[in-house]
Amino acid sequence: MTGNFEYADEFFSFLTGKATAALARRLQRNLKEEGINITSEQWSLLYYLWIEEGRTQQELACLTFRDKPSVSRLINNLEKIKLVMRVNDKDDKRSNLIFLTKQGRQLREACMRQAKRTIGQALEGLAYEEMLRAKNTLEVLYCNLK
Amino acid sequence: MTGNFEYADEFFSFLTGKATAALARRLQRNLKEEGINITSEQWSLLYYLWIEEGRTQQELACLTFRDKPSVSRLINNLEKIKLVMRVNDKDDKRSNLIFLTKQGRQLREACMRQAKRTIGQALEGLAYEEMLRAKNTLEVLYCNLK
DNA sequence: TTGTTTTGTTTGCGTAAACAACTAACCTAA
DNA sequence: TTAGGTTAGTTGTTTACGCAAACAAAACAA
Repeated sequence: MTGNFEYADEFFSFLTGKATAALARRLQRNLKEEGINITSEQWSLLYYLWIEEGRTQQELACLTFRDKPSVSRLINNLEKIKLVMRVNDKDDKRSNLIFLTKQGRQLREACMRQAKRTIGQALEGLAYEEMLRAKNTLEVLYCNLK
Repeated sequence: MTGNFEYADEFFSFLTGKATAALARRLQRNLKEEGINITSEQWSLLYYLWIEEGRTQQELACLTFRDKPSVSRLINNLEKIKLVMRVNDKDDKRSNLIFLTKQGRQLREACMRQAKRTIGQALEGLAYEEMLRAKNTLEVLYCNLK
């Protein structure tokens, strides 16, 4: 009973998140090939800013499933490399609105291209439906635990 | 073309690894409830030592999909809390064989119990087959990228 | 044997994560 | 209008990751 752990294999597979990690690494590598040195985490934040700027850190935290400290520090680093900037909200002085710099905006095209390329590499030989199924399963798993 | 990014949703879902992260957090929390303060990463290393001791760091790295420095440091921390110990291999002085301490061995039961519990919580409402499918899809994704 | 490559591990550096504790600004209700 | 709670963000601490470089011990080859 205690020794035999029936789901071990599957559990481990999900727990290690090796697929996720590999995907993130590949994205980062692909970006680097284009001369863009940002992390996959930074990419995920920029992604939502490319859709719409002027979001609060809180909003970005929700969108990317990170906690506030993580977002705060990600933005520190993105500010350091001059891709985004904080603008204090006049209406609510507690919050910062995050805007892209010109450089940040210019990165969009190339980053999207590399994201698509990464997807292409990741999903080779996988039916779209199969991927959707997996995504939904993971969604359930997440909802069970959050 | 560049603006519309058809797979964005799924890409994001895989990229963030939110399911994985939630699973790891829950495992850690469940362990903590039992008074066991180890990280999910430490758990994953111990898991393979509970199956068989005396493995090299290299072996552990392969099994857990980590790089060698990561394993080296995980073991540093596990040594610090006295759950494992390094024993220099007499036959090949380059390698360390990793053994559990008595305390490390004693943790097994409780940790397994909590791992099972965590799985139960994660997979609620999911058919076994559904989970297997997802696992296999992730496997393909991983193989495409590694 | 010596010289070269491979292998197992460690160190350094930068990034990111969680959790807890904190400040500042806002909101509400007595 | 002030006390109490909420919300947005930051800071501190510990853990972990990847990559690159270093190192020593083995294995191999001339």
